[in-house]
Amino acid sequence: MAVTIKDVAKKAQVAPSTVSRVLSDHPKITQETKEKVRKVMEELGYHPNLLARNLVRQSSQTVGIIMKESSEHSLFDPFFPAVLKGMSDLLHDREYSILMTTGETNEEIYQDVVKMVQGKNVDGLIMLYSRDEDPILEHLLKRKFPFVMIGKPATHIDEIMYVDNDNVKAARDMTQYLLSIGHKRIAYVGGNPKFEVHKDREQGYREALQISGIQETIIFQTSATRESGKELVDKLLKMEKRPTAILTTDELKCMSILSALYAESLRVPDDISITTFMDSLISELSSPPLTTMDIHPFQLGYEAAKTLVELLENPNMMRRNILVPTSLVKRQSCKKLTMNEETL
Amino acid sequence: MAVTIKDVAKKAQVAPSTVSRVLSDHPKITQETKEKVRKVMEELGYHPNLLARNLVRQSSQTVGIIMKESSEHSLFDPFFPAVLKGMSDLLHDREYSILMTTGETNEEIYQDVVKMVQGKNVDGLIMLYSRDEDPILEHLLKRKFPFVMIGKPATHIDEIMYVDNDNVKAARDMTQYLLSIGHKRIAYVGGNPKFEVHKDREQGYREALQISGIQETIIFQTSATRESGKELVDKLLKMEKRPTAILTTDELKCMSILSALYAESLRVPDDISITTFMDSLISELSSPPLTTMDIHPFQLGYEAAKTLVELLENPNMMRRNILVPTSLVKRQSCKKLTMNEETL
DNA sequence: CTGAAAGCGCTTACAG
DNA sequence: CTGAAAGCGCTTACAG
Repeated sequence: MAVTIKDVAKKAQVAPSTVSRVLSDHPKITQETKEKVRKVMEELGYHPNLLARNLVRQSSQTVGIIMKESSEHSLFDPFFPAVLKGMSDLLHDREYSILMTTGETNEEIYQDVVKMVQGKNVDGLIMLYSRDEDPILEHLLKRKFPFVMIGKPATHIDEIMYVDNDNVKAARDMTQYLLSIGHKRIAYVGGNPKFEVHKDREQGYREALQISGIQETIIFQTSATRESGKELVDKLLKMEKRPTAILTTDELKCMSILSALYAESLRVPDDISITTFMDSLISELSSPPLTTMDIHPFQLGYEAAKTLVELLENPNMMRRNILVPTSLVKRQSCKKLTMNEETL
Repeated sequence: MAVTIKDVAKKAQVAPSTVSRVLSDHPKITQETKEKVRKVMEELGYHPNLLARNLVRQSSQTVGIIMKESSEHSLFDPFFPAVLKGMSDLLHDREYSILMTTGETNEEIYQDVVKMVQGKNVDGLIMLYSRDEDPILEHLLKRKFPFVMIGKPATHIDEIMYVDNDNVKAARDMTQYLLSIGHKRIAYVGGNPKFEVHKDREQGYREALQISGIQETIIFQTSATRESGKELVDKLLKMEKRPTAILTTDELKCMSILSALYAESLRVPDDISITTFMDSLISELSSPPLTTMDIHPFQLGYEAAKTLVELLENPNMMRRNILVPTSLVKRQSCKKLTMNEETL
């Protein structure tokens, strides 16, 4: 059996309650007593049993992380580890632990969340995504359980605290950058619009074209596999007027397209320009290095965790949402078109 | 206040102990009683408080994951999410939760572990790495705390259950593959030998050369950044007899070198062949697609979690270590040398 | 088959 | 400044 507060109390000749107070550094305990008790704790190798503490405090000092339904693709997307790192750094400082959902399907994840929430296993939650018709979201709102979302809520936007990029602006900025260097036929390659982030970026793309008076939108939706990269490039090659630039929304998709382009002997950026979102090592180490919109995933995670912890410590805090600015990182995957090329 | 077992008991007109037995589906409770109680649980929206259950059971049904000291590099290495996924799948099936260390430095991670272990916050641990002189390892061994290591223990190998690839063989196989297609000057680019995995792979490389009677080893150690890739390639270019193949040990390092090679207008595989370890989307989507040694990270995580859970459920189980086979995935980053080229 | 009681290891009003 | 006592919400021998 492990050593408990009682063992310490007995050996130090004080009451268990005193030991408990020493543990929390209660101001009214004399320095003398504290030292005596601490010495005994040291000798006995005492460590508080957190399970017991959690029960009486009705709190677990733990934050749960709700992952997105997994797919081959999302698994390797560098977004996840970067966000996780941001959350982890803040939570470590504030002495919270991290518990993760382990479910694979949406239904399993829902069950994980119910168990965490009702079982009091976590004090609050961070949702790593925002999507349409999410039973998890409904469940949390109904129970008024504290949580913060990374991404823009699809519904109940006035009741949810969230941390996000301005994805409409980010995609608009990126599109306008391509326009500014002479591109007029720009294709957009995004993800499933059931996720808000993809809806937003597609809209940003549209807005930029509209502002510039360009009618033609070229929109694709692919996954990050060798095959879909190839399919997409096949489609591009069959177009009578091929786009001169491709705006992709994640690094792996971008790699898959890059790879298919090379297979068809198209050069980047000479024959076609390409951009992406996120700025992990992938963009930096790619050949050519990728022009990308850095969404600062570390900061997204950090701010989300910070907001949640503040909410937990002060349940009446004023609601606030945080927008993490994005920044355009120009590298070598985009080429400025000459007058000649523009009109080709 | 949440609804407790007492509320259910009162409304169902049974004792709290009966409710508890219904919860665990105790065989001696009549079907009738079970149904009555379950109906009330439903009506009241009852969910067991896991904190209380954990306390009395002296177990948390939680597995802790000890991460490696973080670095920019390891953060984006696809190894981590893949291993995590494997563990997560198994742990979900067995109804265990996952708690992660959040510390950044070795010292912080050590504190995280002590807290998890002494605080009874986890029933067992999985170490995601193996390294020299690890105080965490010593601590766990001293306390006889159940854990499984991913990687080969540097010390105490007979007391530790571990799951690993045969990294010596994996690197030897890869080197021999390169030899078999005519390469004789092969450079090895690995990581810090304080980690066992890197020691093993370097040894495998040496062994293969030795077996083939090749004296000259060319060994580098770099990190996965643009700069170190460039530095490495600069060194290669300055060699009087440049290697015809490079064996790298992770995908990001490989990308960084690939990128530096292209910058120097060296073509892969025409001018130089290159291989890596791991087979994430990065290898598949790279241009050219990378010949790689698949270490099956998902399975490493899955088997580690499985071993740990079995150990927790049967503390007297026979010790066993698991070696997950590696498999060579041939893609387009290696070229067979002609007789001519071999003797160049 | 079910209930009353003790207990898991803490914390925290309430006394003094 | 410190102690005795109650209680957090469960589980589980022990009775009957």
